[in-house]
Amino acid sequence: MPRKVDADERRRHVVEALFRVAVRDGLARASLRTVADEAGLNIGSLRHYFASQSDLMRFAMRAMLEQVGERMRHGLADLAGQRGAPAAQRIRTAGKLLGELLPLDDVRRAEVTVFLDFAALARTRPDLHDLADEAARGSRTAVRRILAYVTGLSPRARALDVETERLLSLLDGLGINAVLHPDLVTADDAVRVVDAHLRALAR
Amino acid sequence: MPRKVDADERRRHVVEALFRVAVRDGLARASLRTVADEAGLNIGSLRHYFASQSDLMRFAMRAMLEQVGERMRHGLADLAGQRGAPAAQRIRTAGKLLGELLPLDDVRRAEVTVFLDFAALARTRPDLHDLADEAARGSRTAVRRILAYVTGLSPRARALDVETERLLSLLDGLGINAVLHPDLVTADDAVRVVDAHLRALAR
DNA sequence: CGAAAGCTATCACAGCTGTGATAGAAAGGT
DNA sequence: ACCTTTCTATCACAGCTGTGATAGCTTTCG
Repeated sequence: MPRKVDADERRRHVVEALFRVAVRDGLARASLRTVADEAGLNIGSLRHYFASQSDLMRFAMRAMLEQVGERMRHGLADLAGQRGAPAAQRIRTAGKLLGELLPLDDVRRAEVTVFLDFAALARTRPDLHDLADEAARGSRTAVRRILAYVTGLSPRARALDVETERLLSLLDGLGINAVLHPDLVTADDAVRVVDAHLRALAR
Repeated sequence: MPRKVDADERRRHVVEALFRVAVRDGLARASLRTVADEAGLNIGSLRHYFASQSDLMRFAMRAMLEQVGERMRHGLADLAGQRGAPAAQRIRTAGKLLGELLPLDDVRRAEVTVFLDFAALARTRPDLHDLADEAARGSRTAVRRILAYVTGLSPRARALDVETERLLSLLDGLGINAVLHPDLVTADDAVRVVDAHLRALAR
């Protein structure tokens, strides 16, 4: 069975092309043809790796979610070892961790930008429902764990219900506004807002 | 100059049709043809009132922004008369007012839903930039005034900078999450979160 | 009445889209 | 060498899209 090219490598390459198109022109314009062009591939080749548009979209979104999830998991793992740290330091590490969900550099800016389009699109695309739900649940439990770390409460504490939703919505809105209105909300602004929230929470 | 039909009435009718399509299938599918069908009009008739797709889109968004803005203005006007009210009551009226930006009933749910699509679309559509900016600035000053009312500070106070961004992002994220994941965030949840934020703020 | 303006309806066209089908080229195992 | 599988490249088709042009209807004014 001949295989001169690494299929996984190719798929990654295509996903990167899709991201560039989506950031530049919007996810709606990331068609098979435009993505193939951006990747320097013929549409026939692209379709050899992705059977349909839905396949391509799902694969790309999965790749993004796993990329963010991986970073989050790494950060969360480090959390266990410093449960007794002073409040000021816990707030700092929590802020650093939550920053993974904010557009603080080009990579994360692209992630948030594409995710915004993706979330909006998934609302009316049944084939994307499961991924959108998975993302929503994943970010919720991550934020909840971070809140448990900051407050010292158990992750199962009822008191974290509204606080989780509060912080998560804050992060989502902050990221979106930073992406949509970079002149009104800079990366520094976003960090300041999260920091203020955590400090207010620690009282 | 013959005018058997009221043009403004017609335009409102078309905008309502656009909203129904956008809520149901997404703003991207609100084409001239689908909107004309939804409104029970021929595409030729529709194009007599809206010269281009951009015209239709801009008119519909303007109508929505003015609708929300009108409600906000009314609420903000009532605020001036109760500047000396007890904290608990000020929080309640502030919450009521901020609720105008949340999907707490069918009308506001439609507004937030369409606005999400609109904001995402405007990012890559130069002809919508001005409207998106106007909306962003408008909601910011409204939230800032409400915060001034709650805290007793001047609307021009530097201390309100981060608090405004914090509350506004919270509202945006909350509305979006309530629209995208109604099973995870109900209308009651949203109200509870805003209330918790305001109470934490009043300390 | 007649003319003019507002309004409705339809055709045509170019440019997209996803997808099915198919034909070659390239490469590795036997 | 040959054959099989992978991969690349095209063509064709139906279904959308916005938009220009145009013809005909309807209503109201002079």
